[in-house]
Amino acid sequence: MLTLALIREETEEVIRRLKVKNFNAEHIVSRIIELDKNRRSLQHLQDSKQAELNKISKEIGIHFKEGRKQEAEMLRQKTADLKEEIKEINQQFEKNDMELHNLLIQLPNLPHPSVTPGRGAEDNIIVREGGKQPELDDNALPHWDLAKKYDIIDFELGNKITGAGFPLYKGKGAKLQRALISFFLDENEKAGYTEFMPPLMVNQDSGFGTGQLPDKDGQMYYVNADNFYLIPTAEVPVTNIYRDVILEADVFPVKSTAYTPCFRREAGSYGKDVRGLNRLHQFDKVEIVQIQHPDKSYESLEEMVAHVESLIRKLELPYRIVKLCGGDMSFTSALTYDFEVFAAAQKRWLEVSSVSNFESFQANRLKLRFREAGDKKTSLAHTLNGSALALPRIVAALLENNQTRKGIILPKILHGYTGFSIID
RNA sequence: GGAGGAAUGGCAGAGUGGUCGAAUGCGGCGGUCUUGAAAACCGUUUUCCGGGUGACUGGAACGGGGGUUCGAAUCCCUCUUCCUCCGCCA
Repeated sequence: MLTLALIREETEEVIRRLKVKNFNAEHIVSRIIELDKNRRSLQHLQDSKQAELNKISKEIGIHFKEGRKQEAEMLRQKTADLKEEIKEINQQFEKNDMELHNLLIQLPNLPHPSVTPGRGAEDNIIVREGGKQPELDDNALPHWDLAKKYDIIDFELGNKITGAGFPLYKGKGAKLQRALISFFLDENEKAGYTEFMPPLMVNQDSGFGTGQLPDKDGQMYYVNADNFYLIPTAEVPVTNIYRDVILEADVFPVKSTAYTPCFRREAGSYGKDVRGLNRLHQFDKVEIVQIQHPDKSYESLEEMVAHVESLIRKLELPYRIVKLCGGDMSFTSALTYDFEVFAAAQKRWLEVSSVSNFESFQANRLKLRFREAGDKKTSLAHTLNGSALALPRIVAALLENNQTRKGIILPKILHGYTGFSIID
């Protein structure tokens, strides 16, 4: 959520920059400014009426205490109109405020000035590539066939137990999941992130805090009986640790990591995008989250990008880093780098991580603030997060790229975690 | 799941209808004293929304929401959370 102060003071700039995200904000913004003006004059009116009422109430109290019943009674009659007026003004105020809030949450985050305009994925900018694409035979198998051949992931059984998009990992397949999770968590911890194991369901306030609600309502699984949402990413519970919190500036950067399963309804997805592990309803991911001083959040973003890159390099996978254009960026993000690995049998780039700076957009929803040492006033902190990493597509690439006649040879770094070096 | 009790500032804890944003203690910050520190003493100490260049000033908040009242931390309803007892249970 953008702050009112920003919209009020930098109106043209806000509209201009939202255009980079292909969002025409002119109407909403001008209405917001109108409602904001309205809000302040209504509040002023309400405050002064309330002050009057408070004053009279105090006088009545004094009269009663000193036994002047008649005077008290006279004053009491005076309050009726005043109360009615306040009630009416308050209703207007609340109506005004609701409309204001509803408009405010419709505005996406401003893209960073360096973000280029564009329609979608085709306009993203490749920042750099790394690793080596393997040369596979023509009869190389996509990972879903390999999973079957080596009996490590059973999609049909997952289907039977739950439904499409809920794979059943088995034997070395299951162990590989556990190994990757441990590997990622260990690496993140070495990079200074504190490990958390958060709840997998969140309430409405948390969903709102990180921006999933209300706009991505339909993308989350919802537990009706208790009004909970299954988390689509660990970002939600981990970032919400700091909802309604005021930090002292010397704690920055706050670095957290967590492994969780992630649940996504993925309504509207279809086709070859969803084959095998490419797109799932339940998948495993290790997430990193940072809370940082506004002056340093872009340093943190670069640091996170370098860290994620190091993980992929250790897994010896061919990858590229993509800077998203305005049109491909999420609602909440100011700047996003996507990481893609090359799955050599599918001959496709698969997104395995998305590292973003949300600046104060989430913090404003979360009421996550900080105070400079010795300062009295608070300001909004910046939040960032990224996958480090999401498992399924990493597994897809590992299986496809490392297939040999003998079996699938795992990168050395994982051997200590899996206890085996080949899936055969 | 059933029965009872509770929720107040960073923490502890008073306050049961009126000048209460809230006693007191601890902690924090500033000062006096001291070569320095401790102790002692003095002062200060929540957040949000407004008005004013500013001194300053209006309003809101005692778990959340609603109600009664001229007036609510205090009374009523409701939700949430915690504690005690019982039941069930990995």
